[in-house]
Parts: sequence; C-alpha cells; structure tokens
Amino acid sequence: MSQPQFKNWQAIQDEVLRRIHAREWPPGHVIPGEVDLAAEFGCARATVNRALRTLAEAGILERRRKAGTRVALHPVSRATVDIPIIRQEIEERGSAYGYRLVSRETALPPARARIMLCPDTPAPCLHVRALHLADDSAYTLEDRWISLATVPEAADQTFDRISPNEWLVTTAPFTHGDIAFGAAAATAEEAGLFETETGAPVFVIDRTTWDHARAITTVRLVYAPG
Amino acid sequence: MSQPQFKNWQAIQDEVLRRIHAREWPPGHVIPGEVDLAAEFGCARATVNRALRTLAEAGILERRRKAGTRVALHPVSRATVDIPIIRQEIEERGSAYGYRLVSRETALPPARARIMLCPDTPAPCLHVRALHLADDSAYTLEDRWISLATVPEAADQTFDRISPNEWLVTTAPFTHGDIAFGAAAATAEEAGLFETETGAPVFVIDRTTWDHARAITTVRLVYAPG
DNA sequence: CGCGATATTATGTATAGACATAATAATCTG
DNA sequence: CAGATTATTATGTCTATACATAATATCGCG
Repeated sequence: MSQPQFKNWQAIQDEVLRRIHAREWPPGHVIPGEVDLAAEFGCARATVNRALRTLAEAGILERRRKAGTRVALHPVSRATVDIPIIRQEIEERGSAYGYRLVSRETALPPARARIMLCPDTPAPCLHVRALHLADDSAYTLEDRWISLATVPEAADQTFDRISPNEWLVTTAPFTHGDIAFGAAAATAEEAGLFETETGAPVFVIDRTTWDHARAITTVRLVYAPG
Repeated sequence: MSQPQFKNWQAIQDEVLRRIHAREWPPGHVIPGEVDLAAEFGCARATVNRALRTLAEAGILERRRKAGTRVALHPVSRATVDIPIIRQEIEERGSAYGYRLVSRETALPPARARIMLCPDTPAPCLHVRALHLADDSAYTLEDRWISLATVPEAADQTFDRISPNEWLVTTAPFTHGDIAFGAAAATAEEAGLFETETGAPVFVIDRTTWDHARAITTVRLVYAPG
C-alpha cells in the first residue's frame, strides 16, 4: 500500500484530490492524520502538512486541531480576483489614461457610507468624485468617501492631478477589505458622462478597506457599459 | 541590529510589511536575501521563507530564483471571492430554495460559447437553461453550455430535478476556471421571469471551467435585481 | 566582440525532530 | 449527574541541514 513514493507536496496534493474526486473520501469524511499519510506516502509530515494546508486555503479541506482534517461539505470554488489601480487597468487594455476631478468636498457621509466609515459617531469625511478616462472617453466614475479620522493627510490633497484611488494605495495601505459587485441603472449624470441613456445598465463595484479596525475609505466604482 | 527576536513567521511578515509601508523598502526595491533576514531576525531561513512566500502569494512581493525578492511595483490588491453553489447561496440568505428547468437541448453552441468550449472544431454541446428560485421568486437564470466531449455523462441527465450547477460540481471537478462580472439589460424573457421591465439592469456572471486543458462548461448567470 | 559553456547564487523544497496550541475526551469532584 | 479539571491528540509551527532548480554572471574560445 505504500509504494510509489510521492516525493513532493504537489504530488501528494494531486493524490488527495484524486481520492476526493473518486469519492474514496466523500464530502464530510475525516481523512487520516498527517502522520498516517506521511507513513503511507513515504515522506515527512511537513510535506503532507504543506499539501493539506494549501488545499485547506483553497477551501477543499477543513482542518481543526485535534478534530482532524475533513473534506469540505460544500464545495465552494474560491477564485482570486486581482484588483489593479484603475490607471493600470486602463493602460493594460492598451488605452491612453486620462483623469478628471469632478467634485471634492468635506461633508457628513450619507447613511450607507457612514455605516462603513464611522458606525459609532458621525464624523466629517472627504467626499471625492473623479472620472477615469480611457482614450478620452469615460471609463469609470469613482465616488469615494475617505475617513479623515484615519487618513488626516487626505485633507491636504487636492486630487486634481492624482486620483484618490492611486493616492490611497501608495499612502494608506490597508490590512483587509470588503468587496461587492452588482448592476445598477445609470443616473442622469452618469448617463451624460458615459454618453449613454439614463437607466442604461452599468456595472458597479462597492469596496471598503480597513487598516486593522479603522475604516479607511469606501468607494463605489461605476463602469461604463462594455 | 538584531534585537527583538522575531519568533514566528507572522511577526516577520508584519515587520516586512511595516518596512514596505514605511518606505524603507520602496516599490521595486530588492530586499535582502532569506539568509540575511534570518540572521537579522534571529530565526531559521524556513521561517523567513514562509513569511515572504505568503506575501508573494498575496501579490505584495515578487520573487524569482537567483534574482531575489523585490517589492511589487504595482500594488494590486488580490481579493478572494467564494463562489458557492447557487442552492447554498440562496439558503444562506435564509430563503427557501426552488428550481425549475426551462429548456434542455443538444445543439451547436453559438460563437461566444464555442470559442470557450471547442475552439478547434465545432462540436454538439448540451444547452441547459434553468431557473433558481428564492422563496418562489426568480433569483438567478442559469444559461449553460456543457461540452459533451469532456462530460459525456451529461447527455444522460435530464436536469429536471437537480440543476446543472449542482450536478457538475459533484460530477465533473475542475482544475481551473475563468470568471468575469458585468451588467446587462434584461431581455424580454428575463424581465418576465424576474417580474421586472425589459431593459432593467441585471447583474451577470460569465464563468468557464476546465479540467486541465479540456473545457467542461461555460455558463452565464443572470441575477434578478437586488 | 559575440556566443555558448560553466559557475554562482537565491529561492524552492524535503527531512527529522521538537515544542506549542487548541480542541476534544476522559476523569475527578461536589 | 452536572460541571470543572486534566489528559490526550491532531494540527501548527520552528529549527537545522541538505539538496534541487532556475536564472543570472562569468569565463573561455573562436
């Protein structure tokens, strides 16, 4: 039973995946411990650990100390999405990047932004709206609220040349974020910017980022059709 | 120079992140090698390796053999999105799940699906359209093309009780996938199903999955507004 | 000088052994 | 028997060493 000598952790991962797909280890099944698998595969426990840990990070396995490792009940596929800064996103499409500040003001955020940025007590935040252009036509409208409590330096930025998107990634690094996608109908103003009709479907990204427990910014990106 | 004795790999990761954020190591900068850092931090090289490897997987660092490790030029934020099966997605919202098959036929796929499934020679594929219901109201329309060359068992499935989404995840595991989000205007048929108006903005997910080099399926999920 | 062979080097990974940690199982106690 | 305490156990991690691998740098030769 312990022949083919799996040598590297990827080979072990493949073998584990094979057993899961072959229903030798059905969903919810508790698989043998690392020491047993190491003995069976003829390798060190650290190698098995690496294979199983990677599978757990991918959502295929669920691991708990003492309880052991089991095949995940609900096969969620975990996709990683790269979110570049918008300028880079446009340039990688082979288009010329342009930028235009639409508005900039300090104000109390509306309910939706306030819940994200300052859930306890309302605090003035910086509200910036800016347009990102690809080949001189509107690509994305960035509608952003920045917490001045977390990023007071933002108050000194005019954002007339550099977008808040780009300024923040190089100034206020975040530890974790939250993202949601959706569709919406273009407002009259958005329709004007995007040269389409009011009510046209636009793709929307809502994103909020934190530095540890302190909210940095919440942004809504409205993409032109296409 | 080697004081506080960083003991675990997360502490080392935090210290590396601190230096990056403090601009001690600006973007593009080649940071010291693992052996040097291990000596400075007073730990084993494997511990430094774990810290740096994890940061590289997160897109913060770029590593190449012999060339060394450098801080990534373009700070892309890499978000992981969990994609559960639709039934689970609805049940986790606290709604009752329902399912209805709309249509099922074998046909030559249209251009967009053909490019994904059989780019070389046109081959008949299974075309299934099904509706996922949350509390008896339409939630998602699943419009799927399945490659019969890769998954011939699909031809025997009626899909009148179980959705292709659910059948495939338990039958045809995939090695990698491709996903894109967008917005579209509801067609007349979709508007009827979703009880909205034609042209209303709907959220759309296009997803294709492969088993190694063989395409399994390509699907368009159209979500009801909300 | 150009180009191919070789040496160097930083990361990638494997190993055996050890201790840490968390969560369950077993035991003790009132 | 319920609740608190202790023992057990599987995973999590660190260490030190060794070898593998890939990519660059260097050298030698025509």
